[in-house]
Amino acid sequence: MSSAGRPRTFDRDVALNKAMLIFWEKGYEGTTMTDIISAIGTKAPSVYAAFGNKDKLFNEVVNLYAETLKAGPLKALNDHPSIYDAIKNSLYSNVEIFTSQSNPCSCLIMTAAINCSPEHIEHMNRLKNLRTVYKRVLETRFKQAVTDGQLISSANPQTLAEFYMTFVHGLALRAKDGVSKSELQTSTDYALVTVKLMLK
Amino acid sequence: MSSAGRPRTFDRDVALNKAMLIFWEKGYEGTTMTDIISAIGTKAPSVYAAFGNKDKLFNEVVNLYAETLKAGPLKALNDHPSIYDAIKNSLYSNVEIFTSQSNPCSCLIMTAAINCSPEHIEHMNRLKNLRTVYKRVLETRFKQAVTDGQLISSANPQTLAEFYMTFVHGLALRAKDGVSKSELQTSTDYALVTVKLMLK
DNA sequence: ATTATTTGCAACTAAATGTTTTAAAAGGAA
DNA sequence: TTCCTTTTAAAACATTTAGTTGCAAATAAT
Repeated sequence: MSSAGRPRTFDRDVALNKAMLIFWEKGYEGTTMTDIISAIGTKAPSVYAAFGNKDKLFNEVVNLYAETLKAGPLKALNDHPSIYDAIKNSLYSNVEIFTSQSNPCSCLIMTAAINCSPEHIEHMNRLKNLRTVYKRVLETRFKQAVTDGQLISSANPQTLAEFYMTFVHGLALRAKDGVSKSELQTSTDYALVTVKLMLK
Repeated sequence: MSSAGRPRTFDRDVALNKAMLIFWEKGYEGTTMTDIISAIGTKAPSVYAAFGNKDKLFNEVVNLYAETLKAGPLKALNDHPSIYDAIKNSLYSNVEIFTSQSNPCSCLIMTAAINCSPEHIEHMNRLKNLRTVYKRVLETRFKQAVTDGQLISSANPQTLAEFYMTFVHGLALRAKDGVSKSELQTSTDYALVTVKLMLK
């Protein structure tokens, strides 16, 4: 699109990543453009020229974050033929992300827009939709396991998906409270009992 | 303290309750004093005279909310001699509160100050402390059950407490997403499997 | 070198928010 | 009644926020 003209002094992808980390930690409304601008190390008009406005920037950030989940917990779900391994690895992958040293201890999609004023409800809805997508993926995976004959026929994919959704949401909040990786893993092992009991 | 002078036109306790419901739904920073003032139906100086400022009002609200938990989930923990009944009733009590028609669908202590700007970190810390208190109560109850000989001796009160903390946090977020009472109860039944397996 | 284009910066705008001021109104006590 | 205290209402204040403007500086293509 732009070849001529003065080149910008910051890298757009690097800047987007910095913005993501701030939104991840402080949420949509907890983050100010001043936070982001000073993290990028430039001035307001440059950021607005590169990303439009706060809303659009957040949307880009959410897309970027979603890739993290796709490459981790969601991929894990379908990478293991055994339903138990799939769920276990997916949950452990969430724990890895939520407690990684290289990013804030929580889940952006679950915690970045919990208490939004009415004027930003669009973001709450967007994140809620992504959570629903996650639940659908879980549900589909459980259905598959029933079809595969890995789970007892009375196993209910919908309620199992909802149970693990609840658990993962809990992991996100506990991680935000500073609970350690090993503690979250232990809790995860307890949660895995539920699916284990439904294995054939 | 005050007997002479013009009497105020609103009831302080009723006003505090209205403020609680708003903070409960929108969180500390998501709530504006304008929200609260118009809900009470008076003008700013009256509210400031009655409650001091936003911080002090929120602190009072948190105290009031904490009574809700003490009378429900925390009381349930110690009202049942059987550990299974105690945990089950406590979790169900949480579900009742989180999905009640007469208040917002969530837990104020878990969701009202998740993404606070640095200047309001005191509230994050206060709520975090209350969450820690909740965990201690759970832990103590599990210890008691081990002492009572209700749980196998290898049962670990700390990690069990942390597991159910995680699950309750998840319930709060799922309730906020609009998940129904019966769905949360079904998830709760799954979560109860963990303690059930540790019964003697 | 010139030109078209885009960036970067300082300062500014406009709206919202928590809080206070000012003065009028309302009741209890003397 | 007369005083004294307190509440109320309207308006103003200080600060913070997202976003903009105008201009100078920097670069690629001509």
